[in-house]
Parts: sequence; C-alpha cells; structure tokens
Amino acid sequence: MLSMKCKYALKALVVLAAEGTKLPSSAIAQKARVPAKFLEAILTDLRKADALTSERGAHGGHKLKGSPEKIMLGHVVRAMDGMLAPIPCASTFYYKKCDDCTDEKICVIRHAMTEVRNKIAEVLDSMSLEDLVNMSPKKKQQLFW
Amino acid sequence: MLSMKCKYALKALVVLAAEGTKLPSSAIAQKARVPAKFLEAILTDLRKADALTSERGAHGGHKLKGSPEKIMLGHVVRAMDGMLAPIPCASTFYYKKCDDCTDEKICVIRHAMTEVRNKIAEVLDSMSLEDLVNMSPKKKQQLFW
DNA sequence: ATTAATTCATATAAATTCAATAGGAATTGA
DNA sequence: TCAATTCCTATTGAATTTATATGAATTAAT
Repeated sequence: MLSMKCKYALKALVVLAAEGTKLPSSAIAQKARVPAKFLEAILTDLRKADALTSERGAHGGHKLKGSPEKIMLGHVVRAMDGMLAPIPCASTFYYKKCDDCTDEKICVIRHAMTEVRNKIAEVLDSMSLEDLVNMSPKKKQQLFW
Repeated sequence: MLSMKCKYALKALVVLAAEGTKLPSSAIAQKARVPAKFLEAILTDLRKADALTSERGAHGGHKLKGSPEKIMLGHVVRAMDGMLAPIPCASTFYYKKCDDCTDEKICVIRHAMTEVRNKIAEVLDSMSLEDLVNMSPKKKQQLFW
C-alpha cells in the first residue's frame, strides 16, 4: 500500500511537472487537493530526496529539480515509503534479513516476493513524471484527477 | 508490504502443502517457525478463506483444502492483507473511490498504479503453493527457509 | 525599517493498525 | 473422564499514519 504521504507527493510533483514553474506550497496544495500543512512536510522530504528545490521568503516556493522525464516514480515512492518489495528480504535498496529465516538463499517466500518486487520496480523505475503528465487526456486543462 | 500475518500464513500453507497430511497447529507453528498462538488465529482466517479444513478435538488439526496447485498466492495474500493494488482506486477486488479525486477515469496516479497492480496480480495469481514447494532446492529435507 | 509571504523546524496528538498474548469454552478420540 | 485440540473473545503494547499547531527564519516589496 502507498501511504497518503506518497500519493500526495506524487500529486504535488505532477502539478510541478505540468506547471514547469516555481510554486508556493499553498498553490500546490490547492491544485493537488492535498492538506496544506501536511504537504509542507512532504515537500521538505521531497527536497531532501533531491526531487525539487525550494526558495524561502516572499515569492519563494518549490520547483522541480531537473526535468520531469528524469524523475522516476520508483525514486519518489522509495523516498516516501521505503522499499518497493513486499518483504524486506526481497528488497534490493532496503534489504534486511528475516528473523524467522535460517537460509534466505533457499527461502521460497523470498523467491516469490523477489519476483513481485522486480515487476513493481520494472514499472515504477521506468515511469517518469513526464510520462504521468502525458498520460492524462485532459492535460491541456491541467486536470489529472 | 506483506504483513507478518500474511507471511506466516504462506509459510503455514507451504508446510501443509509439503506435508500433505493433517497437522495440529502446534506442529505447523514449529515447522514454520511462527508464534503458536498467533498462528491459531491465522489458521482460522485461512479456513474462512477456504484454503484449508480443520478438525477439532484430539487428533484434530488442519489440512489443505484441495490440491496445492489450485491454491494461488494471490488468493492467500488477498485473504490476509486485502487488496494487491498500491491504492484502493486501482484495485479490482477491493475497489474504493478516492476522496481527493473528481474524475478517476483520467487520474494519472490511478493509471500508473493500475499497471503496478496488474503486474503484482499477474505474478501472485499464477503462482501456486505447489510452485512454492517445488521452488526449493532442498524440498526433500523439508527446508524452505 | 516594516510588513507580508513564504519555507523550515519542532512538537504534539488522535486514530488506526499490527503483532501478538491470555483465558477459557467447545469438541473429539482414547 | 481426560488429554489434545480447535475455536472464540477480549486485551494489550507498540508502532505507524495522518495529520495540526506554533513559531522561528528568510526574503522581497514598500
């Protein structure tokens, strides 16, 4: 399951990708329909994840860091929610050994979940913010949801 | 993320599939290395999910319902954790509308997550308990993890 | 210099979910 | 009657999620 945080993060980034300009968090919150104060915290995390840059003060705001086609969904989801894999032992970026496993090399649960994690990563690591923006038939009107 | 409950359920079912016989929950707990009392509750859920049958009293126990190749991982995971999809609006079995979405038909987040959900379902709905058992190189020794 | 708009940092809180454990009732076979 | 078992209900502690609140720091415009 994606957390709300992660979903909001994706929506915020889609807004920024579509807009192309610097936007204050209040404007993003409105366009993405996301709780304003919660979004503030999320934007900070996204900045730490190198997905955007922020400017403080009057006329400040947030802007995508780099072009939308270079920011992959997998990167965002990992930054917000951690591993893509269903269980830690099947994760490549967040691997962690199971307590109830003696020989993870042969663990059949792990084998199965590694297949799942690879499929998830395949999709999310090949899909960019630009892909998301282009996906909408109404992108001219900036309606993505 | 799979819950512990779901992981334990899968391990219990693999034990039952490999064994082929009726087993008391205490024996399953030991072989699967799962907390005994927690497992009891899980086995009840698995019975309700039609994955096994239970007999009470002395010499009672739990037995797979049907053959291992007919019990799919997707069925088990859904029964334990609910939807496979990353977000409810992308689920086919547990669909639920988003509050922050006006037109889900065009929602780009939903489109992306539907792709993910389809990949996950593809894997889990085509993999059976028998596949899991056969996956282990050490299945003769009944060591699966 | 003051003010308004903004990000940033920290603390808090309510609600929910997770991962169990406890105790005992009901059932069954010996 | 006894021992082994499933089944049922309740509880609990911990962690996580989803926020909200407050105010400090920064910046541009007047």
